[in-house]
Amino acid sequence: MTEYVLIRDGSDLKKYEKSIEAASVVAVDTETTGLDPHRDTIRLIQLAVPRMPVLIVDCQRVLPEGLSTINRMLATKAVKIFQNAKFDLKFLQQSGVHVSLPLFDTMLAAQLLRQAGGPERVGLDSLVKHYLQMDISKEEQRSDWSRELSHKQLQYASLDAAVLIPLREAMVPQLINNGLTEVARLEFACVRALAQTEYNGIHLDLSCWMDLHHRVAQDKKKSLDRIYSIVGRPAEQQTLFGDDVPVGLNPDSNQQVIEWLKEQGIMVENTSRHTLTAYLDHPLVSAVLQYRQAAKSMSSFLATYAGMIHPVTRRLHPQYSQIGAWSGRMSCSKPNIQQIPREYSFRACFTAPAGRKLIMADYSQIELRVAAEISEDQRMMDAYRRGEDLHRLTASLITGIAPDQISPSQRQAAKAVNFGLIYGMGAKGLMDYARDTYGTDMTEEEAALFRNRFFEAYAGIARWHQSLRLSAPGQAQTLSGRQYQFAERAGLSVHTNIPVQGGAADILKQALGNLVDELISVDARIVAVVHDEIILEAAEDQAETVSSILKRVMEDAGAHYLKRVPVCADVKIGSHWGEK
DNA sequence: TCAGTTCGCGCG
DNA sequence: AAAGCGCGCGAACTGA
Repeated sequence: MTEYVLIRDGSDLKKYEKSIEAASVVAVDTETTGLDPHRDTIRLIQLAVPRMPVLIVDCQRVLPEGLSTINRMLATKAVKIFQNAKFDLKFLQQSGVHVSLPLFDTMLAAQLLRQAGGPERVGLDSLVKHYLQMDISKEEQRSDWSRELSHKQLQYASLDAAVLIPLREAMVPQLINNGLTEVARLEFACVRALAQTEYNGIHLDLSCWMDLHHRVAQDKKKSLDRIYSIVGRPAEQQTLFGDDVPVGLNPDSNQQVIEWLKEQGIMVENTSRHTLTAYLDHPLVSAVLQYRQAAKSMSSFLATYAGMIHPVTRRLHPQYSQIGAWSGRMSCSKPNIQQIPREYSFRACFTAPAGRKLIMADYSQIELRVAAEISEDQRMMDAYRRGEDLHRLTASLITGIAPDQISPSQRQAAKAVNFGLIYGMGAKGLMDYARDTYGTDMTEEEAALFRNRFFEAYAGIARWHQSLRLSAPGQAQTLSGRQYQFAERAGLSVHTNIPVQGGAADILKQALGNLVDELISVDARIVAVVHDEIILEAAEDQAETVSSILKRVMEDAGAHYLKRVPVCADVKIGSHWGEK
């Protein structure tokens, strides 16, 4: 059984300060009364170092008196080990505890190893079972940490911290063997930024949001009326609440929509926007598409966000999953702030509170720059080095028109060509993609022609695709060594997407990791991260300073990974997200 | 009745 | 053989 010492006051804690500070690794775990750092409180902090009993700090008794001691203990050069550091860091932040780098997160390490063929499950129990052949699963699923502490609880608490030390020792050789030490460093350095971002949340102007809600609700009603005027009025049924709801006819049912279209002489197998766009002239089709857009806006965004505003902070607190995607990108949920419509009316509702400003920065064409770097395509690298507009250049190369004669719509088409063909799209795919994403129409012949000219112009990209097909089947990696294994017969797009999308993610994470320490001396905090974009909220009078810090940190992170191509971040200061 | 799956669509 | 990729989420649908 793990030995522990229960620390009950600040002077008690001080006795152990030297031995913690002398250690080269410190495992940290916390026990909290719940999962919400703005409503629940931290009860215990467990600190484990090799060959010593685990220190269990009773926060109710030791804080705030012992805060400075704990902060000194966690500001050392020792590796601080956590399982799911993001969670603990949010509670530590709430208590005023700061943790310095370096940091090791066993869960993130397990997620990296999983992509390289390691075990699926990344919970502490599973990891300990797999890497240490020990069973530490507890009888009761979750202890109640708001009541009196029992000996048994304290034993579990100390074990959860103590086990992290041998667990890390078992995982490190795995990371080394798989070439994952660099990407692990990257992920570990970035987790503090995510903890802060979740803790900070983002401000949503509710009255602005509800106004929009009202307008879209009317749009939805109008398009629904147009649908009913064509397919017939539904019978109405009184609910318990006295309002009438239509029964029988439901435009949310694709099966019904297919039937209605059949009656109008339109035969389709599905009702996706892609399919229906071909019949836009028909009033039913346009009504259905309009209804869809309004209904999507309502159900996914407008109707649900008000309920997610935190009662204490009055802000939204989206959750980030640091290794959310195969490629190493992050994902986001509850709500997913990464999928807010680009429309001004939506984004303008995300505001800075009075006296503060939003600092919004995004990378310029980061995926294309990563593609240029790793393919070493000479023409692309040259274009970026000279600061040329790559979309314009591509438009010129595939049409033969001089760059300064390229029209906006030609440039738009070239954008689709650039993004699509980098990932190995075929002619048909390119045609559909250009129409769906950029509203650019081209025939399949034109698409095939563009495709051929693209690969003639960018021979480096063609060679890169060729080499991906031949070397390392079933395997891909990014600039940081992040890797992913897949079926050997997987398509070219998997090979290209992982390094390009993942490389861009590496760069963003590098920036986030460096940002935390850069922002310590200013009044600024991270409020959102959207793939290639970082949004900060800063005191109004520091906005300029903060924006130059953000730009520098992002561009330096780019330069860290891209040696042959410059990286550029565009920064804007505004009072809301719509101003970007 | 309810968990799991599919479709469709918002973002980068 | 051909294929852009990566997510989360709501509503409908499916199956037991």
